[in-house]
Amino acid sequence: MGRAPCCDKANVKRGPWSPEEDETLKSYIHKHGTGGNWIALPGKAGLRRCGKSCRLRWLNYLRPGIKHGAFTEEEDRIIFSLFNQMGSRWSVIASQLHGRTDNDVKNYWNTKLKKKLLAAKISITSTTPTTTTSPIDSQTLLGPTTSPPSTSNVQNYYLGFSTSPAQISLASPPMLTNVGYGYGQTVNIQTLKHDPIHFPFLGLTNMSEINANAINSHSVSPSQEGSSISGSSSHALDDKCGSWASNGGGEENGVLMDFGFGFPHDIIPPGFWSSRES
DNA sequence: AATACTAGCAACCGCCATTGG
DNA sequence: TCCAATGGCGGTTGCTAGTAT
Repeated sequence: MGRAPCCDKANVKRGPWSPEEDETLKSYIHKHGTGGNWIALPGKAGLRRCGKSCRLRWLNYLRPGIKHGAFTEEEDRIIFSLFNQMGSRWSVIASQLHGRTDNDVKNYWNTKLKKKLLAAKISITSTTPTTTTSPIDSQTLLGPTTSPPSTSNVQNYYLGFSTSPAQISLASPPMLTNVGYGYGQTVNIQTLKHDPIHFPFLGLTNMSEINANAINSHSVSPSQEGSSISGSSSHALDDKCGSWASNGGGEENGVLMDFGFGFPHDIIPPGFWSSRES
């Protein structure tokens, strides 16, 4: 026995909303608000729709302030950064993007960003055989992915994320606050944070601030009206370290990231952001 | 011009969380 | 404390427009 359906599916209209239905819903909510009860709303508003459908239509499309159209590069970066931290918590991610809904962000990820990242991964791995495919704990910065480069100049480091500054200081080698930055180069993590081309997720902002905003202020996404943010977001990362596969090619190498969808490492190649479509 | 294929996105589904009696 | 009602969310589906053959 499953739970009772939220509405009588035989007597409600489904499918795309007509302009008339949109207007009916909009004018009702403008006059009366949602009344805190979406299930009862369609009956009061004179709509033959499921309450959930009304809620979805309002929050994702009709509500004032909804932004449609192309995502900006900055929005891309925020999405990548937050996805890397918390996975498919679309409502939390959307809460950081003014005017975007969780549905928007989810669709955008599934149709654009994921594919682009996959394409980039395939491209990079096919030209960098030294790149490892070993598993990674995305919350732990690991050391070299291959045996130490004793005789070779090839170095492959994981990009990972520390869960705390303390963890950074514990791991070695390599020095986790000093990561490979192309052949023969070493830079401090603070430097990477100011390199928006190769490390947009580092330079973006302080991730703990983002999560603090999402959690402490209970900022909500357009589709989260009146909801609370799940405590699981408290896995906010305090800081992050990273490196990329460095085989001496410098600019030809990519950034290894764990985006958590099916394969352990995803690669953002140099120029990824600048080659972004429209 | 017709058909097949693909991408984008709105909407639905079902599960889990929350709330209030 | 229990339970039903409702809200909220992530995953998935299916329609439509655009593109390729």
